[in-house]
Amino acid sequence: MARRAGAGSGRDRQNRQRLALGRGRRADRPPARRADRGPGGARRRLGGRARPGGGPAQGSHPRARVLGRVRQSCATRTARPAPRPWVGVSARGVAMSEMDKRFDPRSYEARWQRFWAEGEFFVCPAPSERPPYCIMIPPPNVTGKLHMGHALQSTLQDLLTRWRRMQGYNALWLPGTDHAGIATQLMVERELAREGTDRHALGRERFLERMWRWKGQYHGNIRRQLDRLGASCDWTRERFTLDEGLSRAVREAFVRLHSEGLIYRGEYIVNWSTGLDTAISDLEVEMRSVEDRLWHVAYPLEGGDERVVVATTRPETMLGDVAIAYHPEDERYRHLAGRRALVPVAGRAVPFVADEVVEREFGSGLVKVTPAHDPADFEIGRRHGLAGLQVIDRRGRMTEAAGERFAGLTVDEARDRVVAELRAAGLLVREERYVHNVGFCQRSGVRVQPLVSTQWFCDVSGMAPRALAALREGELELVPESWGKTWEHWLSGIRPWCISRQLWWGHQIPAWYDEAGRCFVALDREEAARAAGTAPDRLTQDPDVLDTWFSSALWPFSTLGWPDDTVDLRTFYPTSVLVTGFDILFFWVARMVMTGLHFTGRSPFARVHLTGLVRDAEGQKMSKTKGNVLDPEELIEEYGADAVRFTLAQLDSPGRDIPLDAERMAGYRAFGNKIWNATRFALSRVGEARVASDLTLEGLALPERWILARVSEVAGRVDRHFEDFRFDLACSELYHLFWSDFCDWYIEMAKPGLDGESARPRVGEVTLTVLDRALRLLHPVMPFLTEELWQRLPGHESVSARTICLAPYPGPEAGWTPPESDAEQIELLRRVVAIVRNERADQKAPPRAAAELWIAPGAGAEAAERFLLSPSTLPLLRALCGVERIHREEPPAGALHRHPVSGLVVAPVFEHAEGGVDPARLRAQLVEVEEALTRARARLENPAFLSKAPEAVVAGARRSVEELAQKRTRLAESLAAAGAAP
RNA sequence: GGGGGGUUAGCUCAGCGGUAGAGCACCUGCCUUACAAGCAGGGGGUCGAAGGUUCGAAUCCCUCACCUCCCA
Repeated sequence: MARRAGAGSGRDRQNRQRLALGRGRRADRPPARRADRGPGGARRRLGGRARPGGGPAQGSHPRARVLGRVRQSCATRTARPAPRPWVGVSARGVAMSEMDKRFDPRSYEARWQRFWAEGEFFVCPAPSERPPYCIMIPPPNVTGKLHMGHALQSTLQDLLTRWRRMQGYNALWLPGTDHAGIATQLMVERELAREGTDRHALGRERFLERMWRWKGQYHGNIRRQLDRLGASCDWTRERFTLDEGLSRAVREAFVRLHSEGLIYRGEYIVNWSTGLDTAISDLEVEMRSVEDRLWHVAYPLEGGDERVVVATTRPETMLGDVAIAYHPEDERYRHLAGRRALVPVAGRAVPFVADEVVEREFGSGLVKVTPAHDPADFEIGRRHGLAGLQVIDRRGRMTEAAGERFAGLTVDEARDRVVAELRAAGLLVREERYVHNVGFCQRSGVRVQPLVSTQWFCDVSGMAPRALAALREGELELVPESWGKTWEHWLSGIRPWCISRQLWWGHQIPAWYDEAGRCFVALDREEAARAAGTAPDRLTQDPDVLDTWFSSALWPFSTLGWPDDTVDLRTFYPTSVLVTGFDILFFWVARMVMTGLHFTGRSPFARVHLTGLVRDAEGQKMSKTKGNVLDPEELIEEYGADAVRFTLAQLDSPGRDIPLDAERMAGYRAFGNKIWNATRFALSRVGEARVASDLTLEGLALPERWILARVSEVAGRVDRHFEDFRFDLACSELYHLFWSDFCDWYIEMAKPGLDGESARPRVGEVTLTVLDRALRLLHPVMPFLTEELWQRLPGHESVSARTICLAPYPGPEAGWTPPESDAEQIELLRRVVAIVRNERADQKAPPRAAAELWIAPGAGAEAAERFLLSPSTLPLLRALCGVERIHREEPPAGALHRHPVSGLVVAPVFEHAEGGVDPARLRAQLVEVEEALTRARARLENPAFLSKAPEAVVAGARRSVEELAQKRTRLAESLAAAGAAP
């Protein structure tokens, strides 16, 4: 199984690599390290723009100013000692004050965002020597507000961009917004309604002015929110779906598709939203299970007193019936061919037709045919040449054609009246409860009304196979992979896309009509006029606009200047990665891939990371009506952007939704606090040491070798996890590295070295170097905190001249591979420390009480003994668990509990120990050990295990039996010493 | 009706053939001059159910149950 899984992921990686080579981009390996990582090709001149205020910080951002003042007053209130030597002014003129004991993200986040913007670190040159990396933002609704889903996706996009940028890529994250036709128009219409008017009263032109004004008002929100999140977008390339360039792309695409016969206009049945007063696409219809009634209605036959029964959930559509259909092989009804039925209430005679779509098992096996108001009936009507009869209008009211009694009634009213009349006429055979699926307009929530109308359609059936092939052949990769099946399924059964909308806010369809009603599709009115052979002002443009998704579908290339062959397009297209929610896989991703392949011949992106849905702590979908919506900005305000980012990245695991609990953010804010304090400690203790750029393990002591090896190891793992979009695992690695390895173990071990208690070389240098690397590793996830701290590390300039954003991303360090004995020694040290700490608690010795450690030699344990008794080990044990002396002899009688460790016997004795070990506890442990021993022995007694299991596993089993046996002996001894029977 | 995902410690989730982990929560002791947003220690799980494959299954296969999403 391992082989299979391994082979799978290996193959994926190979595919990617092959692809990368084929295209000369998206290489898996970072490019050769820039020599100095100083200002490279990307670096823009920042000029010696002197900042008289001494800091990029508290610029014009109002919050920054306020916080600045608050902080200042705090500082003056608390009397501080004279600045330490390391306090100074960094290269960038950022005044570095001594670190505040209080960790407060608000004190620096806005400052760094500003610094980055002013430094233009995220502006990408094109062309560039460096390999391109590009992510297009899924453009949020321009007048909307970022929700948690945006925060999640933006975090991941930023994380990837920062990571690749640090690896030396020309990493572009292109920001922008979407005009979001319906959503935005609705908001303005609502505003108009409050003013007692509507768009029709205003007229198209003035209405659009209002729309643009509204857009202008809200546009800054998205920018501000992304800034606060730490987004490293290239704002010089920001795009809006309705701006001139993108509009041109839309017209171009439309005209081309039309000329290829893939866009056409026609009268078809569409999903009509009476709530929005426009047609909507199949995707915008949400199916819901609804309990309705099923009415069985008798239709008398013409000429005679026979009658047939037809079941329907929508009796009001009877008024538009034009036929009754039966299955051609249905023996029950074959004889009806050529006869006619009288539609009750309407009184019209309609023919019988035979059609294969009729389900014989449903109801009586007969269906009424209403081509104007049912998609299936529409098809039947076309097959049998039956003209539809429209009895419901665009507002959801009955038309004149429905008859005088019904005209003007709503659908519901008409239904009631039809049912009443049927009942009165004795034609209602039966009425029953009926649960079925009904389409609702996703946006307005009203029941979709199928209507026949003239709309524009895009035939994507020819593009779909290429999109399918792109995935199959690896040009496109979906992550998690499992979405591939959904992709296949949807694209295999794809239907024409209704692209016209009866709205005003959007790209008006580039089609003009002359006075004779002839249609001319062209890039502009002049061209249309030339084609029509008439004057431009005699043409009328189609009043409808295009589905918003039509322009979104072009986003990956229209934003780069398509249809022109621009430098940007050549540099950044196809893009590298798309990060978006699985919910718009069809709405957007599939359409981008189809249009991308169609117009550029390339998949618009190589990989798509599909995120789950952000839910609340209880796993409920966030919704305004439920009131469980969390606002990213408020969370940033409370916990800091880095904690929000870390939380979201940590929770993003493949194929899962994200239950977001604000408490969790508090936990990751604490993580920030931990890093803050660790850095504060390091800075106060490292003396004159500086970050080393060329550190090797040579001449270093065990703890230093160990932590550097850990950093190197984690760097390798994090890199792989980012590559695989496993942000959750990457975050865990980083969390563990900082908190457990660096803070809990290394810093404690470094203390004696820093204090000169132990003659260890270069401890300060290693501490700073580890911090430098670890902060760089963490930077893509927590950009603000890492910049704030990294800038304070003495010697950081040797790594990157201006900012951590452009410092190289650490990878595994070949020179940081320690001798194999290191791992054993560290393990031994940790076990002894654990024993001493456990005993301290068990024996109720005071936390600070000195401990003496007895180590009894054992056969074959010479190496372990040498290590534990070496002069460099005592300071470590003292720092980690308060051991003051080590004796190389059998433990004294006072040692309550003797522990087997690597062939030695170890026993700590404490000053002022109050209690012995609880015999009950020892007994419980003994039972546990004995059970484990029995299990382990049974395993070894199984000949099949011995012959078939790998050697290493068998050896491991043997070792564990030995250890358990020793443990049992010692426990028994301890019990005896405690005066208790086992 | 078809398909996807899920079911592991109180909660949220990793692990996906070698005998169970993390974070948070909980309990105990500590304000030990980096951090009480902290430190140290501890308790807690027959890995949804039943079969099968295997020396060995939380992990692979089959069946079932429940939860969720998508499509019809």
